[in-house]
Amino acid sequence: MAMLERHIAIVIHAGVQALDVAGPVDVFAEANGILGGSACYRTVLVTRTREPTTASNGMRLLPDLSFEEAHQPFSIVLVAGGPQLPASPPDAELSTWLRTAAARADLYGSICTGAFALGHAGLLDGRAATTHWQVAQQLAALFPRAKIDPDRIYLRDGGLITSAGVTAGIDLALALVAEDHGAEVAQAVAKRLLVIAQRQGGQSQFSPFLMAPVDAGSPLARVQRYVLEHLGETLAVKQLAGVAQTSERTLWRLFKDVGLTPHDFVEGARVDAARNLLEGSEIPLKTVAYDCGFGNPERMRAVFCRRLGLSPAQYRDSFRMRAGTFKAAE
DNA sequence: GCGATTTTCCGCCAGA
DNA sequence: ACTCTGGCGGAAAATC
Repeated sequence: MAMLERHIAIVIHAGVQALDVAGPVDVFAEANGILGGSACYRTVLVTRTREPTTASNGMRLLPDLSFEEAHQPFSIVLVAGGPQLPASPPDAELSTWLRTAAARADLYGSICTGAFALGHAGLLDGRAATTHWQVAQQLAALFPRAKIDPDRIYLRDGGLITSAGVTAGIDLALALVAEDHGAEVAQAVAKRLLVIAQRQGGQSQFSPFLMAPVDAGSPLARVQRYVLEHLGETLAVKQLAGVAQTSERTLWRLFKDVGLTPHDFVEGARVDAARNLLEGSEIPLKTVAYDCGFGNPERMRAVFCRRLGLSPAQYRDSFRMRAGTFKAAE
């Protein structure tokens, strides 16, 4: 198997959406784990001055390189999004850096509203691109020479790859892994991450690698909501069938359509919630295990090892120590 | 860490 | 005829 190295730069800025950064970083890290020696994704965070940057949720991101330092060619350059980006004026320094880096990269692109930075740099002209649906019109108005398609999770046009909101950065990264190593590897990464948008609250858009989008009133959406609101309790299939107002057999079929089993979904939701607590707090493992419905730390450990390949304690450590370390604010 | 028990998964079939 | 639903039961997995 050919060794493939991908040196990836993720551009961050004040008020960046933390998930836009953490999502792709997670995916590439998991892909490295699954592929062992046959692939090496190296991710660095790049920003203007290498000052610690505060994300929109208060999390502090520590960049690896400043624009000045990041002069080596990157194979992939991605601009992360953030709520203020659409309204921000053009940033000459960022635009210059992006044009140079994009010209030397195999691929360049954006996550969510990161597309605005590409637009200001003239990198969307004449290309097809997408962004978060809420700002798609604004993007199209601001950069009339770009062809904006708001209905896509991610969109590839030659060397340009753009993606929509929420989990889209994860989907974009999964798509890149799929291109490099095939859909099966991307599936394996996705399974391990169990990408669930609800992790950040709000939107109900699931990763297409795991689930098709679900409309809010459907039985599946009710089960989804119920599970996320009752994570600390036992969630038996029988009980979930009651919530969905269908039989267990039908509930099972509904999940199957979407590539999961009920138990898979519940377990994934528990792991996801636990990951959030492990990443963002110093809450003891015992409490995390209890709050997320694992009942005891031993069971949580077993599930973590099976799904993520590391224990909760290791997960917490690796998250702290990852390149471009994320540290909880406060 | 192992055997017993419970729960989940899913093919098969029947009724709406 | 075709699709959707739900019960049954046994293999497999999870849990105790």
